Amino acid sequence: MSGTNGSGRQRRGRNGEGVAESVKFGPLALWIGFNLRMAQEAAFEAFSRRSLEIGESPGRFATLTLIARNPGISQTELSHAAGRDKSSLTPVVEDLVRRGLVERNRMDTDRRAYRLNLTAEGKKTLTQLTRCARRHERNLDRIIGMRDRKRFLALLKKIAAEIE
Amino acid sequence: MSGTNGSGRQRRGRNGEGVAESVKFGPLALWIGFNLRMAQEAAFEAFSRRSLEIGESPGRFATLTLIARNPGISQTELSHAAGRDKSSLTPVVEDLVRRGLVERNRMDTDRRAYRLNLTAEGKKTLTQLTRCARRHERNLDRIIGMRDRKRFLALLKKIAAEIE
DNA sequence: TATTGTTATACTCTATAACTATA
DNA sequence: TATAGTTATAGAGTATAACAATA
Repeated sequence: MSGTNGSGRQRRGRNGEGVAESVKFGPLALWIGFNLRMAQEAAFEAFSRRSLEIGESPGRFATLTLIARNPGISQTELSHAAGRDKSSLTPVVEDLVRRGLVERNRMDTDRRAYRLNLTAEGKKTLTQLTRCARRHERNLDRIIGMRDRKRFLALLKKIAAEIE
Repeated sequence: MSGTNGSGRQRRGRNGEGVAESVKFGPLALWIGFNLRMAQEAAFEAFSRRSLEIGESPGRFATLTLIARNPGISQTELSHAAGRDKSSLTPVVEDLVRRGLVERNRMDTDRRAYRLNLTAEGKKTLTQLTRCARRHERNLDRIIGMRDRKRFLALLKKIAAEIE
């Protein structure tokens, strides 16, 4: 979830085309790291726009999905899955509970922890967000092409798993 | 520059492996958008660590490179190239000037604007950062493999250029 | 009037550290 | 002592709007 913010970013200047007076990107243009970032930012922004159309922040999508797929997950487990500190999740969960999308129940076995679950409302919202995400994915699939999709996805996973 | 922040992120939970009790990622695991993000965050974090070793924030790299490659560029042009609002660049440039990496000179032709250039010190710092970036790139190249590199890079550019 | 860069302000996402209430 | 979650606080990066100087 998140990382890059969620507010309205303006269109960014890809490789010089369209940008005032053809700015030179030098070696940046050839580097995986730089282009990975540009691609991610552009994609995130596009998804962000779609989410905002249904009044949701894009960052909520991953959180809701993780709760939906792991009913009764604790906040600490959730924070590990999302790769964030538990304290970062407090306001997020609080917001979801306040808006009636997620319910929290103390565990019987460990009264310190909560079980998180989606409410009916939360499931409805997740369905809508999933629809957004699917349209977004179709768009990405179209750009990548089905011939390369599998390989491309595998490489993204490989980077996340093996970097450093 | 930036997008995702630059401070010390903890290790994120890739696809469930290593994460407490195998959290299920559901459809997320199959989606380009999600994996693009995970890959970018992991890669950025790795580069961030390398930059921090030489006492620089990772975000400065793109800024310094853009100035180096476009000597005398104005702040507004720079902000367009970086895809950020001009006001976002004020504190960045200010920091670079304060630390003696960048010099600013009023343009003769337009007394409102500044020409930005690297100082000798700035060039030295950029050289160091470039060295970090190259090591980082070699790491990414190793992960991706030279057979797929070109195609992978092309697809990243295509996403940035064509998304929505 | 329009543009360059600054200032004031605010927002999002994130982290660390200290705290509480349990365990 | 250790862990789950909260609170307090901070920081990076970004944006919008209003402004002064200049065009």
